[in-house]
Amino acid sequence: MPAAASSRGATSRRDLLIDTALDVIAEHGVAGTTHRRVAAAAGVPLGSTTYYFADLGDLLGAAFARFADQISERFESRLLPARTSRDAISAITDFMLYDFEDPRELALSYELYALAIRRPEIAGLVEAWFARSQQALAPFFDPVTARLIDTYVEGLFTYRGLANVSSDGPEIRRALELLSGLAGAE
Amino acid sequence: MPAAASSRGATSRRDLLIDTALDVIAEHGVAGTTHRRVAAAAGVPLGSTTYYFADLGDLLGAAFARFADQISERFESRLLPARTSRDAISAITDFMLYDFEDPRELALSYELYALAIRRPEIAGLVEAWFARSQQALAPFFDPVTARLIDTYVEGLFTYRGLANVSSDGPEIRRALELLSGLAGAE
Amino acid sequence: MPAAASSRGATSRRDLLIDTALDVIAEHGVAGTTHRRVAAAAGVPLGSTTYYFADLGDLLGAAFARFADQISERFESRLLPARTSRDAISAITDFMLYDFEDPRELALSYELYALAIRRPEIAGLVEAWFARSQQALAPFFDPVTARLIDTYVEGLFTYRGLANVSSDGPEIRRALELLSGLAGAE
Amino acid sequence: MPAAASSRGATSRRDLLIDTALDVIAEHGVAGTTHRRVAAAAGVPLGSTTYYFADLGDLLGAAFARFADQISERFESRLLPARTSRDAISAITDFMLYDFEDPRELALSYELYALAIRRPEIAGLVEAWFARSQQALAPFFDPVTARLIDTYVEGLFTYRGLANVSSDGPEIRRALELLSGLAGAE
DNA sequence: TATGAATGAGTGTTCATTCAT
DNA sequence: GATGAATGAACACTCATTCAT
Repeated sequence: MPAAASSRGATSRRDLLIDTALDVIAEHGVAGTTHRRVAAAAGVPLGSTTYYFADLGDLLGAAFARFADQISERFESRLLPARTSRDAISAITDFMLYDFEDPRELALSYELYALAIRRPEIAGLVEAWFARSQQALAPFFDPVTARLIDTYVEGLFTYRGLANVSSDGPEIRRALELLSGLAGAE
Repeated sequence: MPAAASSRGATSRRDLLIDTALDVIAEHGVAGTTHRRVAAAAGVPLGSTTYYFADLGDLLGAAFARFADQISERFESRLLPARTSRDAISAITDFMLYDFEDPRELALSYELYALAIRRPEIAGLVEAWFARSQQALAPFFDPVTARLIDTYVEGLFTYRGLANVSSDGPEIRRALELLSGLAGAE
Repeated sequence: MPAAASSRGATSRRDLLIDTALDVIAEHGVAGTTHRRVAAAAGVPLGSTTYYFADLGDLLGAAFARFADQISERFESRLLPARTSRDAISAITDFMLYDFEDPRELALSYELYALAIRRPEIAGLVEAWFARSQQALAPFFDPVTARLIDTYVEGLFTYRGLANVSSDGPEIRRALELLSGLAGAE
Repeated sequence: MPAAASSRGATSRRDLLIDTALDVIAEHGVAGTTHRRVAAAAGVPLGSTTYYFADLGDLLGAAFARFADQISERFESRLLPARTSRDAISAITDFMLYDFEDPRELALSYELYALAIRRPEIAGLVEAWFARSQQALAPFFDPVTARLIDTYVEGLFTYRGLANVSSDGPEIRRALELLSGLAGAE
């Protein structure tokens, strides 16, 4: 029986619920994410949501875990072909320009951060995400520089989404070069 | 006029409600902020909350406006005595180390950001806050550098709160020097 | 505006809810007593039930407290005019025959007893009820005899309700005389 | 046949479920007795509970039937060796002191009584239990005295469990002697 | 001006029961 | 025979908001 898969290709009903939960969180916020809304958006009975997830927190956790995973994978994919620090800077710039500019994902990130403050298990998710970023940068930069870069990237993300100010490719690249000490070598 | 002022010195009942709302948001999140909780925490009748604020969104808006204002003022105060770019960098470093390290304010910031995504009037608040930061940096840095610095500051704030990684004074100062092109002059 | 008072003359809405709760408990048991059923039976909005009582346990507690009070008062009224031990025995016999034979009250008693086992505050209610009975018997019997009598009365109540066996006036009177040592004096 | 017998020696899974149901009723009340709880406590799949019993009422009925049977058997065992009325009084006293003092069984009794009021098939169970007690007393006492005694025993049970008052052996024996007319013969 | 009373909508969650396997 | 999956109905409870006073 072919599953009534979601637009992002969920295969099982549990998967479908997770993907749908992310949609609902992006649209209504964590505060507006209810069993009923997720069930309705997924087109499944209300009972399903509590059948597959012990409680709403569980569903949120599963959803944000998937979200963090998706972003991390994208970041790692960008960096994979890089050989030099300069390659890495290009990869990060492209990541910011093309891989993480969806308003939906901005919304999800801030919901995730806000939730992390009050929920230790969610905080763990974020920590792991950040650690994974550090690891992806490790082949190209020393730890302190990697952290500097990731910090800037994080701030850029916030800035872009909330300050109504956009940085273009050259500006991002220049900032990364400055932080990594590669600015003067051009 | 009964001076039942709050710990942070609210003078009117309206003020008291705003301050208390920030406490409640920090502790329970926007999602957990209800008329009842704010009224109880402030020690005022439930009816007060709807008497002074048209609805809950109004109260949240007023609370976050005050929050953004407080942070901005603190940032500006730090920069006020600065005369040179180096002074400014020291001031920003101190701001990060001493003026913005309360977990309560981390919580409030992310609640604010998350809310801004779905509420235009709240988004305006955040935009204004960021613009005000830019303005405070204007006497010391060109616009692009000011943005770079503020972006890093923003990212640092996130990183510190959520990545379980702390940067010390020298690291922050070094990052700011790199971004402002003052690194080599030491 | 005259209150839509219940058949038993509740004056306030809170009173009405308590009386109605007793009706619902008698008909559906504690297990079948829900906010919805009580609200519907009382003809008040669902929200009222949680407005007047913090939770369902509160409502049950208030209802059973009133019930215990009503029975106690009836018992005391019967004993009030008694002057001698023989008078008291007649009064108790009449109480059993005429004042405590409503199946509704049988139901309420067993629901109360069952609940008392798991809810300390309800257990306190039952204890107080029993103590009040002892006190009412004190002018006529020594403490041990009073307890003997009350024990028999309690058992009689159970027996009558559940064993499908009824004791008539003479049998009840005879039992009480035996227990109080007045049997041979006739 | 896997002998995953319970602590009380259930042999079949059906038996195990009945015994476990009694545990669950004693702990959570009839109201808190659910398929899930019984299945979990018995360590069997949820589906088992509906496989062996048509519905929850069926399970409750089977459980209470077993309970009533167990108590009756204990009562009869105590009376079996008795030859005289005095022997019987000693036996009943011992029954009350040693065979029916478990709070678990107090809980079960009142749950049973409360349920009997609304469920005729459960009421039949209680009636049969009481009739069996009468029959056990028949060799020693005339019917009216037997009922007097059983009534007192029933009341004593309630009193002990709920009035926070305990009667010792001599007091129980004395009450039984008074009711059976053997008091003066000492 | 200020507030207690009130309520309808909605929440997370539980659960008896059905049914395909 | 036995059971995991599934679901619709119901539950206790919360709350933003209205309104009479």
